[in-house]
Amino acid sequence: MIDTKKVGRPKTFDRDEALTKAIGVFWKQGYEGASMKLLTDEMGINSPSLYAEFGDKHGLYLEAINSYATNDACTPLVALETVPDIQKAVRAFFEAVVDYSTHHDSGAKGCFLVSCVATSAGHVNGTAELLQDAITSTDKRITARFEHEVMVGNLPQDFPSADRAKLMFDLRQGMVFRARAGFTDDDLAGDIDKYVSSVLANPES
Amino acid sequence: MIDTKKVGRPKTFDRDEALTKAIGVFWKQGYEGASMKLLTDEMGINSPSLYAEFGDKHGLYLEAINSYATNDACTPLVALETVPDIQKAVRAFFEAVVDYSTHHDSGAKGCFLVSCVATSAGHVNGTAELLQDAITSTDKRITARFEHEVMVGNLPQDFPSADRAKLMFDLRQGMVFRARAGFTDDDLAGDIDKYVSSVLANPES
DNA sequence: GGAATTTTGTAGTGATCGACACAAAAAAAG
DNA sequence: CTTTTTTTGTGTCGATCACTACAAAATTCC
Repeated sequence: MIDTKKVGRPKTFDRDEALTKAIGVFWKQGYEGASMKLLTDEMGINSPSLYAEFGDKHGLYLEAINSYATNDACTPLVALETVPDIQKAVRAFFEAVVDYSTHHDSGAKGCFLVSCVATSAGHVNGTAELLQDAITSTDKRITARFEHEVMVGNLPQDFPSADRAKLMFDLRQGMVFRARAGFTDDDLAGDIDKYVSSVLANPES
Repeated sequence: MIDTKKVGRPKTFDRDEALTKAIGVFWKQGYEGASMKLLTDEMGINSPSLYAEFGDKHGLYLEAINSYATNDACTPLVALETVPDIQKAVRAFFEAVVDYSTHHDSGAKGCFLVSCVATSAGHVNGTAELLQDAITSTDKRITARFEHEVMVGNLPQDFPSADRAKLMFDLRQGMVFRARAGFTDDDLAGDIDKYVSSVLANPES
C-alpha cells in the first residue's frame, strides 16, 4: 500500500531524489551559497513545490543533513561493520572514505558534514546539535565493532576501543578535509596503510 | 619610517585589526553568510573604506585566509617547534589546538580553514589552492621537526616522520571538527594523551 | 460528467545583497 | 590661506535573495 492513490494532481518529482539533489547543492555551495534558484534548478522542481514539501530553505537543509547522516555518511561505517576480518574492515572503512570524498555522484568533494554543515554550525539553528549527534553515534558504532573484536579475541583484552574509535573517526576528518582541498584518491590512498596500523596498534606498555 | 606622514585625510582604522575582525565574521558565518553589513559593522568601517582597502569582498576573503594561515593557524605549529622535548612538544601542539578551537578571541569555534574555507573551496575562486598550500606546508613543518628528532636520536631511526606528520595533522582536523560541533575543551583534552602516544608510537615490526 | 482536491508553473513580493557615486572632512604642501 | 590629496560618511544603485499569491492543470470521488 505504499503507492496508494490520492486525490488531486499527482507530484512530478520523487521526494528522496529531490532531497539527494539538494544535498549535492548544499555540499558544493554551502548553506547561504545554495540559492533557491540553484536548488530548484538542480532538484528539477519549482519553488512553490519545494516550500510545500519542505517548509522553507532551513527545513530543507535540516532534512538534507538527516538524510545524509543516515545514508551517504554511513557507507564507510557499513563497510566497517560488515567485513569479517577486523584489519580488512578498518581498511575498507578508510577506502570507502577516500572513494566517496573524491568521487561522489554529486561532484562535490570532501564530506557534506565537515565541509558544509560544520560551517553552518556557527550560525544556522539546529545544525550544531545534528553534528554532535552524528559524531557521538559514529564514535559509538566504531567502538561497538572494536569491543566485539576484543570479546571474540581478535583484539587484545586491553585494546582501548573507545579511544581508537575516536582516533579513527578524527583521522577520517583529516582525509576528507584533504579531499575537499583537492587532493586526489591516489594522494589519500597512500595514507590508508599507516592509518590502519595506528588504529589497530597494540597498546604500548 | 613606518608611520610616515602622508598627504590627505588620515585613516581611522588599523588594517590588521580590521582584517582580524573580518576573519572572525567569516569564521562564524561562512563566506556568503558574512554580509557586507556584518563585516563593516564588526570591522568598524564603512563599506567604501573596505572597498578602497581590500578591493572587494572576495579580495578581503583571500587576505583573511592568508593572514589566518600565517598567524592564528601557526600557534600550534610554533608550540611544536619550540618545546624542546618531543613528547611535550607534540602534547603542546594538541593543547594549543584544543585551546584556540574552543576559546578563540572572536568567539568562533573550530578552525577557520576547516570550518569555513573548506566549504568555500567548493565554489569560491582561489580558496582550494590556498587550502592545499596550507596543508602541504604544515605537513612539511611537522615532518621537519620529527626528522630533526630522528637525527639527534630522540626518535628511532626508522620513525616514519612524514607519515606521522600527516597522521598528526589529520587528527587535528578531527579535534577542531568536534570543537565546531560544540564539544568543550574538557571533552577534547581527554583525547590528547592517546593521540600523542599514537603519533610517537614506535613503528611496528 | 461535475465537484472536490492537490500540484503545477508563472509571475511576482519586499528585503537584502555586493558595490559604488558623491561631496564633506581632514590632513600636508606651497 | 589656498590648493592638492586622501578618507570619510551618506545615500543609493541594479541584482539577487528567500518566499508566495494565484490560476490553470491533473487527478480521484460521487
